[in-house]
Amino acid sequence: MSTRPGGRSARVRDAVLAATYAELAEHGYPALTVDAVATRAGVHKTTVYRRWGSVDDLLADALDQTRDTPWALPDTGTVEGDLIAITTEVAEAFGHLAVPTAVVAAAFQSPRAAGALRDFYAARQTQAALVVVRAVERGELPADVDPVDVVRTACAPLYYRVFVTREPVDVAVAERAARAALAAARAGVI
Amino acid sequence: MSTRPGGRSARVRDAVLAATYAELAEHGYPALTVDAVATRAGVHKTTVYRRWGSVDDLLADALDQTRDTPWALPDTGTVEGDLIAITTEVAEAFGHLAVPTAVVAAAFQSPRAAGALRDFYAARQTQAALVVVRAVERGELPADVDPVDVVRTACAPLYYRVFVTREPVDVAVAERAARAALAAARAGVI
DNA sequence: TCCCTAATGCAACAAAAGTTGCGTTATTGT
DNA sequence: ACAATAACGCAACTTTTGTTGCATTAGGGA
Repeated sequence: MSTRPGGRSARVRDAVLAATYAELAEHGYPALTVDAVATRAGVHKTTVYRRWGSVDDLLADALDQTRDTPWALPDTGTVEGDLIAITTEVAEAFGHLAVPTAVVAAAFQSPRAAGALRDFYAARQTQAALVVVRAVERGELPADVDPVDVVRTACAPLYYRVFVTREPVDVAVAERAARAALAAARAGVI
Repeated sequence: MSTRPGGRSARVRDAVLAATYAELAEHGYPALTVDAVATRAGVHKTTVYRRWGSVDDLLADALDQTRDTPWALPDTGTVEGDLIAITTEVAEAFGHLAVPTAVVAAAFQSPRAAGALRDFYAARQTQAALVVVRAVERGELPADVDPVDVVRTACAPLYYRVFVTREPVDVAVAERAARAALAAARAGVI
């Protein structure tokens, strides 16, 4: 018997990850401490330190968990509609949650979190690229486009604004970013 | 006599900010401590705590300093050349320095650093947008483009790769990003 | 059901981060 | 030149963060 994943261990993990999200939403990433998460989860801090090691590894685990949850790919009938749906969803995620920013911040501090972030976006990008693949099949876009790069180009300005230049994002920005990526794809430079 | 900016104070500030960059380049942001910076600068840690408060405020001050240093705007004769020059410069900055990532990371933790980051990129974007303004004057691009947004669209994919999806960046990526932004501008969607 | 032990709780400890009071140095206005 | 005082150095202290040894609880196979 090397490991023991059922019963209490699973309950503790769920409680701790839920407490992590809750603390994050209430106080933000800078105030996220192992002690606060442990107390909120009704668990001793040594447990968290032993199983995760730090708040950043904690966030990495939380991200792994959400990565494996299903995600609904839009299917509006046109690439433009699909891409706008994706970028709008991204933009709205930043309006409501402090979670995505926290995960990116954690990735700067912990290799574990950085790996989780990379895996997460690799999975999401591959899924989202399907809307471009479908567009090529419908003849909306040239066959030699790079589907992942179209998605990347569409989403990048939103993240750039939020994380780098600290400019606001809204639906208008999301639509413009999607249309810009589409124009580049149609011009054959992506 | 309220403040005393000359002589020793200025020397201490320069020494501490230089030590901050040096520590950053050697050990990276996660290992950046007030104590290490102070020792390296030949200054006591209380001095740093009293004048700056934290490593993040320290980085903010360092960023303010570099923001005010002049920056050479490319002028190759075409928008495409200018934009590629800009994105390539950005891409190369990530290859050599750990500094830009550290500043972004600091902005997550300190409002002071976030403000400095915003001001820094606002200044740089306004400058860089001049290459687009010149292109409009030359008739290379339609008159109703948003110059800042062209620059933003060109640079965004690089930052997105480095910070969010953790994908590598090179000259090829930089050129593609610049050409994609240009295609969007020519199509009139930016 | 019973035993083995992985996983947790607890308390005491160690280390790092940040603060405070006070004496000393050196800039700046007169 | 010289006094006034902003800024710094130093040491002791407080707080926060992370660790370790040991007792206790509970999962899972026999």
